[in-house]
Amino acid sequence: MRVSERQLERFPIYLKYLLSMRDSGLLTISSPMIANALSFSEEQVRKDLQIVSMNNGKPKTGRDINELIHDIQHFLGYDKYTTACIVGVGHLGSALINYQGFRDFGLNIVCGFDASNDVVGLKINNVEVFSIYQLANKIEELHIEVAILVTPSNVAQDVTNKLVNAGIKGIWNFVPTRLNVNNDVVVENINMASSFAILQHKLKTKGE
Amino acid sequence: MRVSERQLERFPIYLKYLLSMRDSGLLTISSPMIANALSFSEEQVRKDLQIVSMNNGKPKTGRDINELIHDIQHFLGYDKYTTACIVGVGHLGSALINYQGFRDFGLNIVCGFDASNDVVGLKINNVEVFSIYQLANKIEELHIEVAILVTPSNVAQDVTNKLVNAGIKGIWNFVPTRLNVNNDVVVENINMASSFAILQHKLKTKGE
DNA sequence: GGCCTATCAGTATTAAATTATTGATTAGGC
DNA sequence: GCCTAATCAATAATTTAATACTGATAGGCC
Repeated sequence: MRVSERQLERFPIYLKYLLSMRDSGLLTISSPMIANALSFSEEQVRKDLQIVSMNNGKPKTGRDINELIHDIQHFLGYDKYTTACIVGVGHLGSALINYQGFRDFGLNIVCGFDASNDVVGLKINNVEVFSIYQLANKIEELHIEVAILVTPSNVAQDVTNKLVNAGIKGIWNFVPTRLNVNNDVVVENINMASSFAILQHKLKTKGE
Repeated sequence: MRVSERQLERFPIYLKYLLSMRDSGLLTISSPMIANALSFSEEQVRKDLQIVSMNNGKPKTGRDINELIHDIQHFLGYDKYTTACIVGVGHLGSALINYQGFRDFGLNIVCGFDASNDVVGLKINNVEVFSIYQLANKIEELHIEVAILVTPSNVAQDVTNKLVNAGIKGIWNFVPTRLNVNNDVVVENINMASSFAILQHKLKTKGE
């Protein structure tokens, strides 16, 4: 079944909520309850859950919460590790290396890369930082699938080219630059400026 | 004219590109050129630009690049500073304090807040960190409009309540938790899990 | 100066996402 | 055991976003 990006964005939100509900002892959960808690419509919730779940919900009770959690985790690939590296170990790169939440979704950061001798050779949160010159070797050696790109803007495209040549499969791009890659490499952007633009606009038009 | 969130997300992308083109000496720019560079359709670009720009583009030349940059910056509110604080000065919070890119879009981080004595009193990149107990006072005193929320998940809602009581207008939420606020406070989420879900799905379905 | 072509604005069409509707089903109360 | 109300799946309708089309216009070229 086809799934849109907007739906994909919602699944981690459902999952987060379901885990908290399970922790508080709930065994089954209905679409209206989820919808109410997350401010979605119940139809939307129901449709979304139908995508990931093989078995139907039951009228009057809803779905088994453990099954549903398992289904979403499986659908999102959280039950299988993805090997990743951090490229650019500055303030933000270091922060991401230290961030524990990535483990929840199966993202395993195995090393970092940087151009500066100030950080090459360091171990941050048990993650070793290599020189950018070792990028190709290490990507192959450690079977790294995904690069988390956190370099300065002006080198982002150059580094991207190196990553692509080294056979990287996906790039999670935190740099506010559009990357050009050939189309068998996947790029997903975290664009803080875009997100902030929405916040600003909501503030500006509040109460209209 | 009404503008959708998807369009809002695109404006910073246009802006980034236009600035780089201006730097390379371009004086006018056409919708097809922008569309081609950013992999959008030219109709979409044209419609988006019509939202922010009062004056029309000219056939055969397009738009004055400086005017267009100014129009987008004005539309996004980049020409007027927004006063903000960082709430939670951990790895990510510190990284955001050090991030210089926020200035480009008028975001002025004037202080940080944290519960830990290890960081309270520090100055990071010239930004002073106050105790969470001073939150209400400082928000009023410094006329802080926006809080950038980067606390641990388990305290996010408590801190949010404090922020709302202190009269904050908007919350930019980097914590993977849905915040409950009354509806005159604006919340915009940066959800890394949602973004990663899209990356994972693209990787999984690549070549289908 | 008149033609040709790229680009424009505005409108129409198509596609996608959300919301509403319908009839079926099941748990719990009586 | 039957009735009621909540929830379900599936489909239809609506809304929203993206794309295609149309006639107009300005700049370059002969």
